[in-house]
Amino acid sequence: MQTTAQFFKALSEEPRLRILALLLNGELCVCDLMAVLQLPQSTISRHLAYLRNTGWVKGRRREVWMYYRLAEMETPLARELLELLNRKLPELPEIQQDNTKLQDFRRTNKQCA
Amino acid sequence: MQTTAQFFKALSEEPRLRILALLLNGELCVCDLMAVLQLPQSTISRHLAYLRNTGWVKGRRREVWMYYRLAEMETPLARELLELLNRKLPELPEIQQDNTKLQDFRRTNKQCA
DNA sequence: TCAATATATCCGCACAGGCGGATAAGCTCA
DNA sequence: TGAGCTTATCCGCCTGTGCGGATATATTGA
Repeated sequence: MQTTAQFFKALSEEPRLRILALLLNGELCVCDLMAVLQLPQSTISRHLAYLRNTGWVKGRRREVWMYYRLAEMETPLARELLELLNRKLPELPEIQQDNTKLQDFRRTNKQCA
Repeated sequence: MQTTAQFFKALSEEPRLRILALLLNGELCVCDLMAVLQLPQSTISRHLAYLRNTGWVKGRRREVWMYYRLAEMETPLARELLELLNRKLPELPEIQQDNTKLQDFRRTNKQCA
């Protein structure tokens, strides 16, 4: 219950929703997210920490980079919620723009910064 | 997007989740909610105002009482989210307790206070 | 070991919104 | 109209958390 509310709180900020939507495309590193969202690194990392603490994402280090991906959800409600986001978020115009930006970035920059 | 985040924010506080879950049982007045949730009237009304402003519930006056019910959701995402809550919230123990309390209250008190 | 890079955390500041008691407003009936 | 309910809003207080620049940490390669 408390957990359920906490879970929704993670979705209640626009930058976090956009991050989740981007991660629906697969694993990304912090600098990918910076490039697409055009937000300062500290802001991105802070939101990622929030998403990590609430169980939405998992990170793993590979060399210098931290790669983040969506976590395997623990409760049925969480799983269905994620599945819902997976179907619906990509329909939102802002998310579509972010996804386009991501493709562009990926095509031109194989490496960060 | 902004709207979507706002929408989730409404679900990010435990009292509001509990209110929504109770309204899944149908229209209720403020004093029903007070009786079940055991929260001061100002707290209940404040959360109801929040839910009203974010489009989750609608209220109508009948005599002295304000009856609140779930609103008809406007976007497909919102509709599916509500449908998800409808299926999953009643499985949470705290929500089951609230529902039981509601049945008891309804059986013993036909009228408020 | 030192420089460079990527990321996490710290900091101070600002604001939204939680809380619940007190008060105002709306409605009904005698 | 005024008493009695019910509900909404106001108030002061307080915590959580947003922000982004500055700093610390971790990793790699020279």
